[in-house]
Amino acid sequence: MPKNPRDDKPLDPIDLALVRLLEQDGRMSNAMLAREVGIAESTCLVRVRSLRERGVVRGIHADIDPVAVGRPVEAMIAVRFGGHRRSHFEQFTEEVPALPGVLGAFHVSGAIDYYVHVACPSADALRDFVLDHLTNRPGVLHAETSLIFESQRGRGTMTRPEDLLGPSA
Amino acid sequence: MPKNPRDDKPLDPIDLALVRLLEQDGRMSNAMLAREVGIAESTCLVRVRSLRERGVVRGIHADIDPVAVGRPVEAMIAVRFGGHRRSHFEQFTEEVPALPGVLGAFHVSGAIDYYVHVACPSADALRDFVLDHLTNRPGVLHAETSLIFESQRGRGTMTRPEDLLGPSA
DNA sequence: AGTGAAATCGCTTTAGC
DNA sequence: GCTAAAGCGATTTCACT
Repeated sequence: MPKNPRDDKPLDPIDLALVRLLEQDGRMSNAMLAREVGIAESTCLVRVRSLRERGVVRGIHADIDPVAVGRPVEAMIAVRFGGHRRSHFEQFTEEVPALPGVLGAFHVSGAIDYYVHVACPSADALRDFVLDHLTNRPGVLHAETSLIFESQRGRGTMTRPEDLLGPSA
Repeated sequence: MPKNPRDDKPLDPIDLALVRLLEQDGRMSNAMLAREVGIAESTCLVRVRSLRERGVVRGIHADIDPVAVGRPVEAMIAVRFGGHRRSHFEQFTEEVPALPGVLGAFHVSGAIDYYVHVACPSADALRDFVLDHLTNRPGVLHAETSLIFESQRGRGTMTRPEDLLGPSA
């Protein structure tokens, strides 16, 4: 996907500032971003485009209240696999994140193999989701569902404090 | 926060279409949104503003690649509480989501009380995070860390298939 | 690489219907 | 809620440092 071979050159403090701003408000205009970080708008345009092309910014998405769109029942489902046939797992990781209501999907180490974060229209729909899409799937040993009482996005930043001002120079 | 008493009136198919578009591309312009859903730009502006005011759209945020910003170690941490002193728990749910690197935090039912999704600069930093911010906290009994091999955002939509076209009429 | 200014483009917003 | 139009602000290009 990345076209530029130098995809891995590290982000400078201005890039990180842009990341932080877009994390907080993904609709901030190029002009305002430029003002905030203290560079020209033209430069800012190039930098933001580059951040997207390099995959630093993977996307900009609205955060939707599940309750408002008829999915008041949120759950975290811990899935255990058996056999670990690679093809089963690959199919799983391909299909599950694309199901409606799925907010996140995590392949993890340890006693649990996979977590699915989902929002459903009802408890019945949640049960059906687990049975139809998780339990009833080759390779799945067990799925344990935890209802989510409260779900919070991270409010902090992904940028590291130690990167914010010139570390070495 | 919501100013309008009729905050709860259900979303019509056009609102849901707007939600779906902004889920996919949070930077889509008002003009393009209007075109896509087939309403006037002025109307679209009012609707989108209303979706934000009603809290249907909670925010629009850049999705950042943790690796690119120096946080290559992702983990899901399962926390168990003891005593369940309300004040401890409230402090926890207030502070943890604001810590740097925290992507999500979930208060759940069942054997586990809380899940924290975090991205850290290193395994050492992850250990420190768990010890400093989770284990070493009043009320926390246990924290079990699962490394995340692969993390995926939901690629589907939060809108419900049954809402997309007139359900009753 | 980054800048600043200019020109184009398109968006937001306000009327009136 | 729509149309139309105006005004404004944005993005983008380009010559230059």
